[in-house]
Amino acid sequence: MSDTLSIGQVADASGVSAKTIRYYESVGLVPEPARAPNGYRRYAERSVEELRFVHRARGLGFSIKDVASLLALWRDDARHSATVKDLALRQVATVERKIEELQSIRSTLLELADKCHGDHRPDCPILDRLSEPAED
Amino acid sequence: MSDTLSIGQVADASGVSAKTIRYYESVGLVPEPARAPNGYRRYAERSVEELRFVHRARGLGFSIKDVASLLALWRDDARHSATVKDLALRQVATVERKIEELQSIRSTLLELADKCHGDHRPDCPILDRLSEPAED
DNA sequence: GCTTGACCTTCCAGTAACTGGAATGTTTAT
DNA sequence: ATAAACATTCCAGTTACTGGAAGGTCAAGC
Repeated sequence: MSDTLSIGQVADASGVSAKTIRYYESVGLVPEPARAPNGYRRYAERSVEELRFVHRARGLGFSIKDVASLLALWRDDARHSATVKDLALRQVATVERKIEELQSIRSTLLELADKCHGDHRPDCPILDRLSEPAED
Repeated sequence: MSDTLSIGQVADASGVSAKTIRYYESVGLVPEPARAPNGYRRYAERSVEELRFVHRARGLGFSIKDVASLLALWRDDARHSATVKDLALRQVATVERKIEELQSIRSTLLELADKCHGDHRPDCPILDRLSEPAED
């Protein structure tokens, strides 16, 4: 009816749950909205876009702090695209580091599992390897 | 000089910090050790191996709960190596899922960054994409 | 007018796996 | 005697939410 939306409507439209919207508000990621006379939060259409933005960015693994930076850039008409690109590439580097670590873990696990009979017998190179004296 | 070790000695020998050893004790991952008259924890040599085991397993991404299972198997002479192998392969599957997710994030980020000029101008496809209307 | 259900509100607690720090006690060495 | 280097417990903070309790509000149906 009016040009304002309830938290539930914003949640549905943005993909961010009402619970999480309140959380984002509590940590200062999104501004406190106006309140209706009954105390209910009232949002402008703009908030939907904002929260959708936050949702996407979180989905790409950006931390809340990073999202706050991105959001500030998004709002800033005088931003430099270089700043945004830099943030994105840093995130790529972070993600790549995690991927490499996981790949190393994966191959170690596969190596160990390969050597394990995997039957009723108790002897197991996996357990043996985990308790070997340190080599570091 | 006795056959028992202080928490600091166990920490150094196992690679797990004293702080973390106390934490593991508090969550029941490792048993409560005996105490010296002064209240200090006293560990047997065996504890070093145990904590080294925990350290390695954690390093391979196993959760504390999984490590508890592995530790129980390690202690159990009647274990079946199949049980251990199964845990390891499940962990591989978990790790692979994470890797795939991160790779997808990575390629999206690279795609977006590639389209961004990265200069002084404000227009930026990264930000545009993050706020686009939903397609889900 | 009353009830039912779907909203909304706040606040507290829990998740995973630690880590940091405060306040205090003990041991060892100089 | 005193200082460094240990040890103890307990509380709080981290990350990003999620669940639940206790209660207020609102619209619809009877």
